[in-house]
Amino acid sequence: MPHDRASLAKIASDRIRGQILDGKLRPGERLVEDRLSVEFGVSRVPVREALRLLSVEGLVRIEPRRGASVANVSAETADELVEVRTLLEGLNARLAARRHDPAIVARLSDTLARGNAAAGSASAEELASLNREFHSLLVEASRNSVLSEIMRTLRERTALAFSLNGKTRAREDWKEHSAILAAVIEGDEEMAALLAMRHVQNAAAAFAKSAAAANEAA
Amino acid sequence: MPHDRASLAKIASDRIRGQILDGKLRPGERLVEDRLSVEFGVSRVPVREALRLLSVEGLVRIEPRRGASVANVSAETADELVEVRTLLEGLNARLAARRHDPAIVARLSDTLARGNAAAGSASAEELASLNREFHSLLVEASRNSVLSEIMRTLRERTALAFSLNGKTRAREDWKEHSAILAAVIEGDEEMAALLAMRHVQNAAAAFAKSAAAANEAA
DNA sequence: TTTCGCCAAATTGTATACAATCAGGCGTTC
DNA sequence: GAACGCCTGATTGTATACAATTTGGCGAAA
Repeated sequence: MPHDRASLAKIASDRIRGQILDGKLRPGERLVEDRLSVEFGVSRVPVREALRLLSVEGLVRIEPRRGASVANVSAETADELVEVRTLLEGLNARLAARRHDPAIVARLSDTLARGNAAAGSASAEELASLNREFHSLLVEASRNSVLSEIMRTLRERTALAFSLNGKTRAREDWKEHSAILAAVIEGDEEMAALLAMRHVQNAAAAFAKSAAAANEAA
Repeated sequence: MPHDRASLAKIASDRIRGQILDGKLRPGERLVEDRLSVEFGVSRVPVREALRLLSVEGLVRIEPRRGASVANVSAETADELVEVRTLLEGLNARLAARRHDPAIVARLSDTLARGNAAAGSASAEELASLNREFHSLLVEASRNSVLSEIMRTLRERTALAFSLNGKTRAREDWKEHSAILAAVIEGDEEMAALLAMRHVQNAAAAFAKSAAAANEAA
């Protein structure tokens, strides 16, 4: 029996979170403790703790005596998420520009290059991963751990809300990423904040448009 | 055995949260599961879940294999909290002014009146309670549940960070509350946002000043 | 046929029991 | 006398067992 250092609860929550964000678990799907505990080869207690954690993060909904299910983000909540995220992405970019830490900027540039290269050809999963990486680094760049933690959960929740998203908008995404990073490097706080806020708004608008089109078709 | 409707975990987390915010449990103090389970008359499982929840909220710190303790908010984290909270209180006040829902405004006015009345005489605990009430209602007034939830935890964490606060600044607080509410009632979004942001900044500055004075004295 | 109520299966909520790990004290050695 | 290491008590991490509640279906009555 190898000494796994991470607690089973953390392992379970990471796996469930991953499956939700990858779309393997769909919104509304029930998360039965017993089934999950068998799947992960652990008892129900760590699974329960994992579900409780994800519930606070907003990815899972728990109803008393009814159990857990993948959160179904309503359109209203999605709007609220975008509203708050817009503001916080702005603050984050502003702070990142203020710091413009060379080490993180270098990593951002690297991710940006790979993102640009992938924008045309790569799979949706690959693109999503690079997208996550860029935004994670950008969050790190602000050096505000309180902000980071909040934004991480907000980003996950918006990803879930927009998960039925089909088209990727990859080119525009990475063009905007590039502009944001340029402003961060220059230390142009106002520009960085503005571009970051627009980035969120543009992505939300694109989703709304494609969702409307999908509704039209159906 | 009466049918308590709320889960024991929720009861436990509410009680612990209350004790932390009331200052009965001091930062750094250990939260031993067994002791708490005896105190609440439940088993360790609900207590564990409660501690995990509070950990995500930021009031409790959990170290693997070491256990839980009341979070000790560092000065850096406090600064970060204020930075984020300032922005979000601004957004919240802006939204509240946009809605200016008569029902909530009425409740805010009521609380304001009681706060003003109490500002001179009431106990610190009473004032803290009224303060919480006012801010809770203000958060409700924005009608953005995502924002509400984030702000609730941020407010709790700042309260914990500033808990060793001695002097209350009650008069200024309620003068500022009054101005914010007036702007909300008028639907003056810009003014409401500006005043709410200043309110956070002023409170933080007052704390910093009194903390510095306390250090001086020691 | 429809509706109401009861029953059983499934699932969660809670308690208890056991295993793993950590902190601190005591003795031993240099 | 000091430093190191072992050992023991305390505490957390995990598993299992039991109680309570919900859901859906089946049958009986209108």
